[in-house]
Amino acid sequence: MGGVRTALFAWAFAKRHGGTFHLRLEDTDAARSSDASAESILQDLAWVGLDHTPWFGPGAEDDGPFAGIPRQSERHALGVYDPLFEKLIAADLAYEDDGALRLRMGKPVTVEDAVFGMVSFEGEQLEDFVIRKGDAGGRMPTFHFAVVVDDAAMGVTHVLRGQEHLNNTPKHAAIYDALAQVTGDAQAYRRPVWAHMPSIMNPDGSKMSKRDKAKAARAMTKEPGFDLAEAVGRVSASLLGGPEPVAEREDVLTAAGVVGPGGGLNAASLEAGVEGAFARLMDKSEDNAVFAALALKGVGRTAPEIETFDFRRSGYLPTVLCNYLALLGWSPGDGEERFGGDPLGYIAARFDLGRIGKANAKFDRDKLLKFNTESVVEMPPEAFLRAIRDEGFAPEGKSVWRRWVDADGRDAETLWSWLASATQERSKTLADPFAQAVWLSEDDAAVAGRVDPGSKPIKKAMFKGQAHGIDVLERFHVKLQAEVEAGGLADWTPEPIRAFVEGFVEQETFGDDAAKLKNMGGIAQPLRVALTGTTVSPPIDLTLALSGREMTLRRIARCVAEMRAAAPSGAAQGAGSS
RNA sequence: GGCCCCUUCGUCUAGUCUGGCCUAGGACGUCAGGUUUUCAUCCUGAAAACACGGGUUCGAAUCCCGUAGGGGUCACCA
Repeated sequence: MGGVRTALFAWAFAKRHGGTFHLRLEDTDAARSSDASAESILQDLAWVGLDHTPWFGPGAEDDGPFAGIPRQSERHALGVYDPLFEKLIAADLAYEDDGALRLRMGKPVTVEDAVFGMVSFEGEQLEDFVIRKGDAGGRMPTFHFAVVVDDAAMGVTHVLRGQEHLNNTPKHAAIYDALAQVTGDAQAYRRPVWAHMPSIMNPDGSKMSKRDKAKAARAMTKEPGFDLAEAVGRVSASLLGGPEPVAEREDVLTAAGVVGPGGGLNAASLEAGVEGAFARLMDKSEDNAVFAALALKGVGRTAPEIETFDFRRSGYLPTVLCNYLALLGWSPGDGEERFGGDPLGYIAARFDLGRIGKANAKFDRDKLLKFNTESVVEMPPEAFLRAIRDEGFAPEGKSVWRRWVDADGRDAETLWSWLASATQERSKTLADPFAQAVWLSEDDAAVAGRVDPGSKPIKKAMFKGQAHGIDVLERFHVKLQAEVEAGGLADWTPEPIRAFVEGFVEQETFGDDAAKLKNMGGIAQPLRVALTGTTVSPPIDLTLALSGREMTLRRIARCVAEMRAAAPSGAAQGAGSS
């Protein structure tokens, strides 16, 4: 999140001032660098909508995913840095030490920061530091050196970065000054404007990081009722039996250390692998966020959203994320918090270094979720429909939902539009519709199995009040069956369904005094229980329409039968009064 | 521990540079009502902060000093 925010601010600053926003691969540590992680960062930036200006100098590729993005390892291979090292040595500004090259420090340095103002560092605190690694590091420049050289080469005038770099700044300033002296080009090596962003923290004040996923998984293993063997079984089963083909997930599984390279996914080796991964999870020095997320998901928990992709998969809108993130450590100063339909444009029109705050900010998920809810509800219905239909937020994968859509030979577009209109106004995220309509993807037994006749909401819906829900439901079943057999409701769509239900409420009477149902709830709640196994679902006409005629009749009949059999003793007395 | 930085409602913040328009405003959350066939939404209202202690000043959230608390950093990582 911190990285996205920094990128957003840098992008916005460049836009505001007619500058350009560049990307660069800082891969001077070969062991920690991979194209895969670089590509995922690129994907994140593309998703939030931050475009960059390509730079085609030395070390940048002409095409491919990294076109116009210089790569420091490549620039090193091209010999970009070596002459500068030589000049520094010749001027005795740097010296070799154990194969590494160190820059001479010792003088106090004062740097100017656009956020923090003038910051001074004592000379004694500034040790000679490595600017070129030894043989083990491939005689690569260190990050500090490459950053300065490349920023100068790319004409970078403003550097926006995380606060953790504030203490690096005197080093970078010293490199600028030394290079200016040694090349005689004070213009090229003029110190840029630095602006350090405050950090983004967890609610508990710790720094928000990928580690939090492993932390959450570890916390789970320490809960009182946690059973390792059971968890291993469930996680393994979910990995093996998930809706996606195994092959598609093998990269992830291998990365998680669940299976070794080339080791297939048979149940036995998988369980051993999962158990081993759990054991490694307990070692805090390992940071296996991927396995942690898989483990949590496998036992039915949700891993905390930490990285950009987590928020994307959870159904957050990129515009909302940008809007919220911009408020962490910055404010537009005009009292606005919601930046309208084009937050990026809004920020780009107003962003200003002077309005960046100095204090760390805690990441408030509630506020983000509220913002997201507002924006999801306000989406044009077609956009919402497209998003849930095409982007695969369905938690079980899309295959289950495809099966539902294809059932009964109904028109898929109509069903998706019903699902969209049934769920949009009560969705907080783009993943929510699937959670709200999960009963559509389940079989009858699963829905029936969820009903606990002894639970409070079920008792209230089925066995309480003037007319007991179970009786109302049974009558409804009879009437609906008759209607269907008489050729009614051939058009199984929300409008006629609604008319039928309203007619039922209007005409039917219950009990000895032939009382009418007080309101829709008298039939709507029992229907919800029958169809969804819960007392919560979209409006009743849409709930029935989505279910389809057959499913509706089938589940009502099953529910009536099972509830009669399982009626709680305390409530059963009144049930026979009709 | 050394050095660097920070400190306004539970949280994000406006206000601080350019002392008085601040009996400190907004948002999220919380609580209490209301609308709604369920849920969610929505509406109304309430509680809630200038870390502490000294100064300067007619006057300080705003300027100065100190204290406390928090964060960062001290790698041939970035």
